[in-house]
Amino acid sequence: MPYPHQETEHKWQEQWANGFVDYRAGQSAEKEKRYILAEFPFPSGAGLHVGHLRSYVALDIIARKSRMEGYDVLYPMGWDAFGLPTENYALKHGISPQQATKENIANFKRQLAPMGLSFDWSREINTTDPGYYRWTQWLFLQFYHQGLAYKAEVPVYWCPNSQITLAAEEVSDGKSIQTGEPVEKMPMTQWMLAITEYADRLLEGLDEVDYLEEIKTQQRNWIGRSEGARIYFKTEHGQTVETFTTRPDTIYGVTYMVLAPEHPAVSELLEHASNPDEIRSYVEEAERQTDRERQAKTEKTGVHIGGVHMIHPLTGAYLPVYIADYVLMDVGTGAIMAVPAHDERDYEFARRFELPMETVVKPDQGDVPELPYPETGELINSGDWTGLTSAEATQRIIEYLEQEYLGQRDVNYKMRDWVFSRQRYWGEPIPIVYCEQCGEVPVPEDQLPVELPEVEAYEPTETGESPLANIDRWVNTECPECGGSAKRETDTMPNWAGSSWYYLRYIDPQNDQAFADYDKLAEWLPVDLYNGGMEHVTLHLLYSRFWHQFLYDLGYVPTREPYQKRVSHGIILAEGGVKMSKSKGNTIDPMEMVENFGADTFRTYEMFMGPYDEMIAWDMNGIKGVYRFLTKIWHWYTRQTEGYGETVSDDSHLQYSLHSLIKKVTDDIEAMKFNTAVSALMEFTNEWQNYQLSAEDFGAFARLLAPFAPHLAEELWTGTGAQNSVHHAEWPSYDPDQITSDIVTYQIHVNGKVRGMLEVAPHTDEETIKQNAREQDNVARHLEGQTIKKMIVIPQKVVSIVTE
RNA sequence: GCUAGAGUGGCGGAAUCGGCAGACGCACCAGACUUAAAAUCUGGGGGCCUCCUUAGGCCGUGAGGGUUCAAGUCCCUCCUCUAGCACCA
Repeated sequence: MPYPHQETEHKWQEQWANGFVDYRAGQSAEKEKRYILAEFPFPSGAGLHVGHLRSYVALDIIARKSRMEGYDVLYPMGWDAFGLPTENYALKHGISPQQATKENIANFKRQLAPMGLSFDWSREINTTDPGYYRWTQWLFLQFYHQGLAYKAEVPVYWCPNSQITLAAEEVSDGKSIQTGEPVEKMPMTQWMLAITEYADRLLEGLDEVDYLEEIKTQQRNWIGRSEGARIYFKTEHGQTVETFTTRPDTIYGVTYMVLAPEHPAVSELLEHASNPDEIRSYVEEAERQTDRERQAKTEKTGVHIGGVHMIHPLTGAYLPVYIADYVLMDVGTGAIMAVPAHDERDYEFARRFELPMETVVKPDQGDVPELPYPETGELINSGDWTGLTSAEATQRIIEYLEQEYLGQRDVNYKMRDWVFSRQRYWGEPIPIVYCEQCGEVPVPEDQLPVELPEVEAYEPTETGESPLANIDRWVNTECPECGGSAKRETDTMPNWAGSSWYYLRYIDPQNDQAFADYDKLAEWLPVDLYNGGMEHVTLHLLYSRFWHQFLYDLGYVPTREPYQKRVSHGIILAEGGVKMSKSKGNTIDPMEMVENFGADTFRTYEMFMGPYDEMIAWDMNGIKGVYRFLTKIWHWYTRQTEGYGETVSDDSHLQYSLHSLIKKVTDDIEAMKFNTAVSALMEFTNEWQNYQLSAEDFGAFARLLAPFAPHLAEELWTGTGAQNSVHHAEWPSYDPDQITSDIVTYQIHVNGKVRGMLEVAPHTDEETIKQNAREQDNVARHLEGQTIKKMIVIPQKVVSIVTE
């Protein structure tokens, strides 16, 4: 007989809704706080999928256990609802984005409801709610007032298909991450946020938080800090070009110079060039090509600037100058000093253009290396610096350059400022107006929010302008300063804006005086545990750390970092290990699983299927196995209440099992090793399901089960006599005395192989152990005819015998 | 190419410190129940060998070498996979 999951779960869902449980945070001043946060979902038209639930269930388990342990737990949920996909979904279905969002959220909530998740719904937030985005706009104004939000003409990624600009982070391999459509680079005037100002802070902050190592590494790589020097090179005509290098120690190896085709100095140099037409045609050709096409080239290309030289700042040598597209304008200064002997790219170019090479670094030990040799070592052929190590020479050469005004110490970052404008409708309007008299004017804080107008048409325009530009009654406004006629900024914010600070709003969601009250923030921050997708590590996670650090500098938040610990769940694949997708028809519908097996089975299976942070394939037989497990518990419970079942003859053995289980489940949940916690619960069930346990012992088991299978555990707990909810019960604690055994088992090795086991009392002396070990039947047989060379006793563990 | 992580039965995986490899679950096999099937229950469940068979032996954690009384775990070389970055000066 399978267990009646539907009946049980419906019953408890109803009781809980009627107030049998209360998961609201902040109801106790004296309890210690714990803030547990799952990334809020984007409420897509596709509805909830099994991957969302893997993380919500995992954190729900931690939240439930924490509450039972006496913490005041904040475990909230909300909606990250702005963004392109909703707009596209709405266009397709002929409804407004507002309507689409409303419907999708209702659908998500309906699907979340039966899952037994202990969210504090009284703090629900929605980024598209004017009461919320009022504060997103307010935060933007703080950046603006500090000079960190600015307008600039920058090369941006333009997606012609969706007609939207994208940030560098949203583009991969020449395609939009979100839609997979090809993008082009073009210059546009955009709002920018100066995240590069915080590059070092974002790096340093990583040392004080507990993120998965790979997350820290990814953020560090993304920020891409490299130290080196900016070195000035002059032409014989007196023009200066700055280069950046991480290897000042190789400066004596410079044999030519290269500028990016887009370098502003190119036109100037052209005046002195003997071959201007050739240069112009190369530059034009390069500008026509996309980044991808340039990178796809198998051979390096370039053009020599005839008749122009640059003078080596230390040797005075005349260096030929080239323009080549392997030098990129947006890296460093867009110009390099080429050291073909010690750089692979320069080497390749020099080979092709038959340029000289000068070897100036050799390995610490050994001779002049085969070229190119990009490692560091000892300097040779480098004037006064010959003989120094690369590290020493780097420092001394930079000092010399600074002293002679030939260059300076410099740091370069891979990270760029954040392109913050989007030319679409469904986003927060940027709160700026343009006045004919006063110019650019920020909207005063008391006039926020600048609400999105409700409109009929919100399709993107072909000009690249925001659809808001067509709405005259909204665009035309009056200047907050002079009252004259003015026009609103029609760009909206990217969907990363609302999610950059939402964890702050959960702490004080109703506040209409501030984004959140400082004292409340001080109570809850930082977020103790934050879970979200790996794909957000260089986007959302970095952006939101940046906003938080900025707010910390202004004194609006009490901690330097927003999130103390960040973890990530592995994605769930379809059966057979392939990606789940609608088009392949291999998706797993969580609602169907709940219908057939119950939420408790679904939850427990998602935790049991494998290590939490690893990618794993769904297995229909696996979920059936978990259903069998819960069925076993149900039958055990039935026997328990009806009073039949074997009597426990050895209570100390039961106590040993139970207390070991308490320890195991407690430790494993804390370490997020849910799969082994479930297997421990299974082992205990297998061993004791036929026995009649005391209400106390059975109740302890029910409480350990409660975070995983909240409905069934509630039935077990209340059905065996408790009056309150299991979810308000106290988490069981284990007694260390119960899990220390009064027998110690030694393995006996002979020449490295296990030949027997020996059970002795804990404090047996070594001689007795050795004696007993040798006398074991199987051990004695292996020792027959051998001379014992040595015998090692490792306390509590091993007796190791080695023969001649 | 660089950076980080991983490689264990037919499958998902387990194994704080180096100390009985394969917990738990699935697939599968046998038995019970059934007219039969499903469901359920009981037993088996890495490979090979041996009548020491409620036992014993050999092999076995991607490949090869090393350290150690003892290696899935530590060290070296190599291979493969996953993720991120990638002409980053």
